Amino acid sequence: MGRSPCCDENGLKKGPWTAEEDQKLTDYIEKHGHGSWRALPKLAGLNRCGKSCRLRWTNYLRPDIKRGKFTPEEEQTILQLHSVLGNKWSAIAKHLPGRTDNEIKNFWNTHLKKKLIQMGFDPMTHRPRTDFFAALPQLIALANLRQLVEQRPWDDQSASQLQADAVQAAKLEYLQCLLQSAAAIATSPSSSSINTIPTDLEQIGLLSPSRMSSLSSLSSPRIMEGVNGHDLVTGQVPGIQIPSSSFFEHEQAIINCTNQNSDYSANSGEGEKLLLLSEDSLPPLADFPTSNFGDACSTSSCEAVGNSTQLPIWSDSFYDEFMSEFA
DNA sequence: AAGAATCCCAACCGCAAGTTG
DNA sequence: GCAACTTGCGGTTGGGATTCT
Repeated sequence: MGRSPCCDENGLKKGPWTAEEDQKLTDYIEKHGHGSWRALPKLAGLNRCGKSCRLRWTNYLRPDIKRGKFTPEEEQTILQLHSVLGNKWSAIAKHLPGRTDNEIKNFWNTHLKKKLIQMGFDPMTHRPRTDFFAALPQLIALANLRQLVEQRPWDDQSASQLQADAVQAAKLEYLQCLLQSAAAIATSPSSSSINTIPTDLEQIGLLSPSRMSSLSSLSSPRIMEGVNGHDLVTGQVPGIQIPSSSFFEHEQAIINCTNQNSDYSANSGEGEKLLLLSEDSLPPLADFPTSNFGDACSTSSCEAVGNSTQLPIWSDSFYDEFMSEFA
């Protein structure tokens, strides 16, 4: 390992545990309890430091440890709790019987974090990332989400409408970014860069005369306040139908759907609800609709959804149109 | 088939909080 | 009140396993 080992100076063993060591530790703790971890290794006949013994016991040998993959319910719980507690792995682990903080931390770092990032969410805030291109997948998936929720047959007309919605939503997201920048600039008395904003807006076609009327209807007092440097909030834009949603709500919808169509239900007990916090008690994770996982889909839950629901594939021409709007 | 790249997780480290004398 | 010790926590790492080229 990269760091100097804490036990080497005492000639204590470190690294992977052998079956024999595991047996010694388990036997001792089952007979005497762990007592003082510092004293335990000598008493148990182990050439390890107490810290190493404690870690081995709590993360691996404890009889109530649950092994195997995380269930969708557990995944859900972790996401929800993490949005509230942050990286408080031990606190999160208390709500997941049989799971250790180390296991949850690893699962977060190797799966959930990547998943959120790929979906355009900030894994720390659980909110959509504000940089425009990072948010593209979720904007595109907005339409898919609507389709999923409404369970409508997919036809060309609705596809076109949703594509148009997604383009419009993307523009608005970009506009909000610009306005946020403007708000930040406006609060800085030394800056004159705000003059560049109208140019940007014109470039994306949102300040042309024909669009100004729609912009004014879209621009709620909240946004305009933001321009004036007060209380600019990232959120929904009135005037366009963007369903209020969150990562959690979307995940829940997917899991509910999945449970009806797959063998996931076998993993959850009858009426079992691992979530210990009510949804109402939690702050919103995001105010912006989320993706359908799409390419970011890396878990079996996503695969199940993909198998059960035929979602539209965005045509190349859609992307061309979309990108040309900002060229 | 073999080497490279990537994933995954057990285990380590240092720090901070809690406990004890 | 304080220093020494213990425990718990979160971040990080090494290396085996798996996947890709």
